Amino acid sequence: MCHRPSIGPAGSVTLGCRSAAIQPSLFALLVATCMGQPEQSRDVGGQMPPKDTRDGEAFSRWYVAAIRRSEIADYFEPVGGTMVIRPYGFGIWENMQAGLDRRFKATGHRNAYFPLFVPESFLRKEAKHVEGFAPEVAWVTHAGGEKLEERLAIRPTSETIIGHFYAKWVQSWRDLPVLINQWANVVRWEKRTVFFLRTTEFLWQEGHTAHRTYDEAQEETMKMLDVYAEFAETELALPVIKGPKTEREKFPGALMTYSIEALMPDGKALQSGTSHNLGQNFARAFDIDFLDQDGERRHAWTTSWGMSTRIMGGMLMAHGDDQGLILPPRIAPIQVIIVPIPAKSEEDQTRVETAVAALLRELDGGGVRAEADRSDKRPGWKFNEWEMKGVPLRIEVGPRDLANDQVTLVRRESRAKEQVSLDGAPRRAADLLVEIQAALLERARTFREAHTATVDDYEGFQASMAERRGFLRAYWCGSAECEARIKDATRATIRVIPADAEADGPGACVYDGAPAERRVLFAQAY
RNA sequence: CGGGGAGUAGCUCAGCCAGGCAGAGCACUACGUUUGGGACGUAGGGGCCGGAGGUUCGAAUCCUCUCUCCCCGACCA
Repeated sequence: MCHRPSIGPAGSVTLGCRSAAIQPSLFALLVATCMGQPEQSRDVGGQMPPKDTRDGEAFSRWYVAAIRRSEIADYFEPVGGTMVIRPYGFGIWENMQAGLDRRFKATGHRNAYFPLFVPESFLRKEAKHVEGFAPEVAWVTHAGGEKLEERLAIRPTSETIIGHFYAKWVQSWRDLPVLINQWANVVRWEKRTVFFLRTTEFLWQEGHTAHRTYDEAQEETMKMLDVYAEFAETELALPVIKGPKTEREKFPGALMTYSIEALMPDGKALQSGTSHNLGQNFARAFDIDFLDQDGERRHAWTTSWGMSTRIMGGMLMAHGDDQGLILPPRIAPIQVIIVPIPAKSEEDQTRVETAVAALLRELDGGGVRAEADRSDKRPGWKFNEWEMKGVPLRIEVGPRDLANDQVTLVRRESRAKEQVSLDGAPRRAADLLVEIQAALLERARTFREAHTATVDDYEGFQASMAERRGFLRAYWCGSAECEARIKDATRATIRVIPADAEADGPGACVYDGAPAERRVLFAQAY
């Protein structure tokens, strides 16, 4: 439970190249001014628009401003729907990568890297797969000054190219399982994009495994789903609900898709990680077969699972407030920001500087990522700035504090202040980071519970979805038609079929009253 | 891709209706005074008015096309 950071291996990332084709659509602008404070219409540089989660447009303004002003990311307007992740934002991603990578290694996986370009013939080998991705694939049609004989897809995902290699690598049951993960970028040409949540190019990891039996593949699928859920809650303080997807919502080419779903402050659900049991679909398409112990040649069972920069956006949305971002300590690039308060006398000034240096040294020694802001801005400006950037804990070191051998600690998420002895500050800071992490998770959980309702009648369903949105637990008979009609009428889709729904026992479908085995989780989705 | 809105300094915007020197606040640079919740003074720097055509003696302003962003849909591992 130690929150000690371990800066792990940052995944390798290559740049995508764009070719051709379809018109994109796009992205955003405007940072905000001061709204909601008519009295002080004075535009203080860098003030955030309030986080109004009821109005989609206002919420979007907050989100875009929070990301741009905090220097997490910026648009790359020449290519619609693409973005640059700036150092502060990439620092978050690196910490996320480290947390995930550690978990992948602990479950026996190794990293590798596969090519960016996928020949069209590869995509075509699995019918549902190509059908599912066709509209969003970007193609390279020319290279080296010539038209290519076969156009190349910029990978939207790597099942096919990896299947090609697994077919070569797997000969015997002794070669199984194959447990490989890749950190990469992928491109999916989206019609409508949102910072992190849906961008044309994004960063992710995709795990691809091959197994001897269905059971083994299924076990792997569920294991990684659990890893995702645990990661989201432990590292990102983002509570999630996990479960299988319906036929309609599953990955093209998969036997079964499972996902973790988080609830955003505006009441919409965010699919934050997926794990697929691909059955033998890709093994058949790519001839991944092996000679089993009994001398029979059999197709392998494969899985794939991915988590992307999307969940980073979800994490940013979930925790921020009117002041800006609030980063969970475990993934915050800067966990503690020290703000020195200038003193009038040279003697006191030296004392301040000495104390700041000592604090930095001790925090660093204790594994806490700390920085001091020694710029010549005024302290008040720094307080606001670092709060906006979401640094979980601030330590103020000024002459008044030091006169009592104390410093002031301020929590970002509650803004609670406390005086602590100079000697005890590093230890207290470390403890507070753990508390803040827990408080953020608790707060997000409370929000989710408050926005999860159980409904049995369709009128209630519609009213609830129109007014509060959020998660709705309701019975569903299993028919794709009911699923589609509910979506048409309320925009809500079935996010997952949660495991805990078993407890409610059978009931009647919320739409047509037909017998239903269990409840499912509905929500409008990003 | 359909409907609606918007692109003018790094940011937020005014100017456009009614064509005539490109503006404000914040941010930025220098110096000074300041510094415990976004300081102040003085002096400065910064623009192909998203892009391309057109109309006009003259276009940020009028017309056409196009690109990008935001919202609502459609679509979407």
